[in-house]
Amino acid sequence: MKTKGKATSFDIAHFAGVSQSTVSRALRNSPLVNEETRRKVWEVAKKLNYKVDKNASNLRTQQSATLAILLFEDPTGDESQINPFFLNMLGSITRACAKEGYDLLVSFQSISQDWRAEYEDSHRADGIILLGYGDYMDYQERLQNLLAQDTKFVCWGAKVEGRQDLTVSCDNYGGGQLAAQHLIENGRKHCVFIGDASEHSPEFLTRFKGFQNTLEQHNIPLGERSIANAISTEDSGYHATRSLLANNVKFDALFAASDLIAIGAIKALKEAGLKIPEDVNVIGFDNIAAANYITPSLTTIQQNTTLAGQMLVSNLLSLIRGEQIVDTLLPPKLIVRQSTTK
Amino acid sequence: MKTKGKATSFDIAHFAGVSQSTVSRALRNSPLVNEETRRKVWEVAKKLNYKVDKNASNLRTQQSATLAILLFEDPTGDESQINPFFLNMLGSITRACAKEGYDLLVSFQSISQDWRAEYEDSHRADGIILLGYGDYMDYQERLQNLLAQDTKFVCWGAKVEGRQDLTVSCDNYGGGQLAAQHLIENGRKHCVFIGDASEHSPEFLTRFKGFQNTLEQHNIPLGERSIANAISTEDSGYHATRSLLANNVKFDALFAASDLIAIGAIKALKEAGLKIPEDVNVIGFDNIAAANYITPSLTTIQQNTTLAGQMLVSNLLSLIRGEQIVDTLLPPKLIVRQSTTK
DNA sequence: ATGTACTTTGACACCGGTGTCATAATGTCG
DNA sequence: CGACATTATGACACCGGTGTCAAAGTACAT
Repeated sequence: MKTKGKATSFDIAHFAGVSQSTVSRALRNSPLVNEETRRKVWEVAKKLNYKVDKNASNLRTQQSATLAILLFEDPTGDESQINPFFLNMLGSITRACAKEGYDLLVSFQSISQDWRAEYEDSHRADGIILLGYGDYMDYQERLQNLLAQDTKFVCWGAKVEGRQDLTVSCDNYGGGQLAAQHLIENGRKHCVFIGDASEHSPEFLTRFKGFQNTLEQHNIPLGERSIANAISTEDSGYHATRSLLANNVKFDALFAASDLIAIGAIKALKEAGLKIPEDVNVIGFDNIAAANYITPSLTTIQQNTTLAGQMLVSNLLSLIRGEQIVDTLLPPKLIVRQSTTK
Repeated sequence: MKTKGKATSFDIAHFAGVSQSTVSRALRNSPLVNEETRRKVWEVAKKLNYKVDKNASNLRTQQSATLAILLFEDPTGDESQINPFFLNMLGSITRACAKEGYDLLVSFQSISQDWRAEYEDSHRADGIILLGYGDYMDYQERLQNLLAQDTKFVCWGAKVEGRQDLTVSCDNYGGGQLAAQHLIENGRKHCVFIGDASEHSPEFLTRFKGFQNTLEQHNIPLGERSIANAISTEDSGYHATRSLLANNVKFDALFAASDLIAIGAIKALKEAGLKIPEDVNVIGFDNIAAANYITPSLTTIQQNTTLAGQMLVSNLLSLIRGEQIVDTLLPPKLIVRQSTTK
């Protein structure tokens, strides 16, 4: 045996004086093996520092006790950093997987490359979690492909009408409502929205609709000029806000589709000499760490990433077990900070 | 064939009218197969949506094109969040792996559980990246175990004297020097250090030594009472700073072993009515996102996580290929912000 | 025509486990 | 004591690829 590679179940069989079959059974604590034999086998296995070869095991059993996560590159093209919100999600999914006894295979996906279910198809994972904003490129088509292949997967993000995939997401509509209600309670009359209110960003769009509809119910319509386009970066939020100001749009409240956008907006507002929250109330979305550190600290709609990670994992596991599951909507929560109060 | 499970190479062989061996060769673009045959095979494979079964492939070739990362739980026991610095590292390692064509298997390790190289032993990964502060528990012993088994792995973090493992780390000593020099240039005379300056946190200790030695060279000794113990959380930094203040230690400069600690310290200083940077200069370490958002923004020693991730991955791959490699020290960089300037 | 080299292919063992089936050993009951 | 159930074990096929080897087919030189 020596240092000649890793020990196999045959090595153990040899030393324990039993057959390889028995070793396999003993190590998996099958009730079919005699107590004394089991002890003996375990003892030898421990001595030889034996570990089951997962490749062989998975090959035979056709399952892997592994989940894969496909993390889509933000459309920003920014090489350096992953969006902090998704990084948090990655962290919580990692934890949730560990808790369930599953391993996690992480793949970072460039938009360009062909990601068609490499993992599940190649038997490396029992299911896939898709994580990424939006609906760019041939995302739709690709999802259809996964469905057609009966691949087990769940998506994070907004439910898109007509799509058959299972999703877990924050109640974005409700989050938009919360934001609107809070601003209304603060007596604000002229609101603006910053973010992408188009079907290219279903989540942002849903937040926007909840926001807009609630305002309208209180007779505070949101004019066309009160919507500025932005993707989820600080930079984009900054520039969008500047263009609003440059266009002389008057407002006393700003709802950003994400915290990063809000942070950029705050920077622009400050530069323009506007006081927050006195002149302008600002609300973000996500509750990333920075929201708490920025000055003024940012009122925001929290998405519970810990819970989200758990739900993604547990829903996917249910799906793999063949159980009937439905889309999950997580409750958003208003976190009030200085940007909307004194 | 139908929907009866995934297609195998035999299915393709059948439809392409060649042997399974030839299919295998053709799909891997072996020069041994005829051009026309190759085209035919690829065509059929595409039609059947065939993907190589990685388990079978790995089993046979005894390699996996996968790296594993063991992420050690912070000793805080805080269930909710992963230390943002490590989360960034996770992100950059994910990217680096993708760039090299490797997959990444992520494992979150509780301190308690037995993590002995589960991955590499079980043939799921070709090598392991160990990520986590410190030197707690039987970490040492476990590393020895990995070495004894000829497991390929690299560690993030300080080189510990006498340990034979390969490391990639920031030049923590140099970072400490940078911090000291900056404070000296600012004319500060009474410095304190917050963090764990013991061998339990080799990285913190090294930062401390670089800091301390540099101060001493400029005749600014650091008394015993000027060192407060803290682990890398905001809370811990807050309380450590409060106890310094409570003990009436006088200082005009504070060097924290990490940004989280620094953020906690700033909170404590502000509460005590001290002005930053006028009364106290504050420097952190890491340059996490929050450092830029806090008020005053935090001067800090940046660790280049992008580069760190790349180096960890490329060093590990070199090691796997059997190349001779050495420990890597990454240059730290002083990022000057408001906490040390007006 | 014969020998040699080269190209292309198929048969087959193999990687290291798991699950099925047959068999041996032991126990139980009428 | 024979029939039958129960327990414990080994032999063996199998998962889906990869690598080796032999052999068939073709080209070219002698």
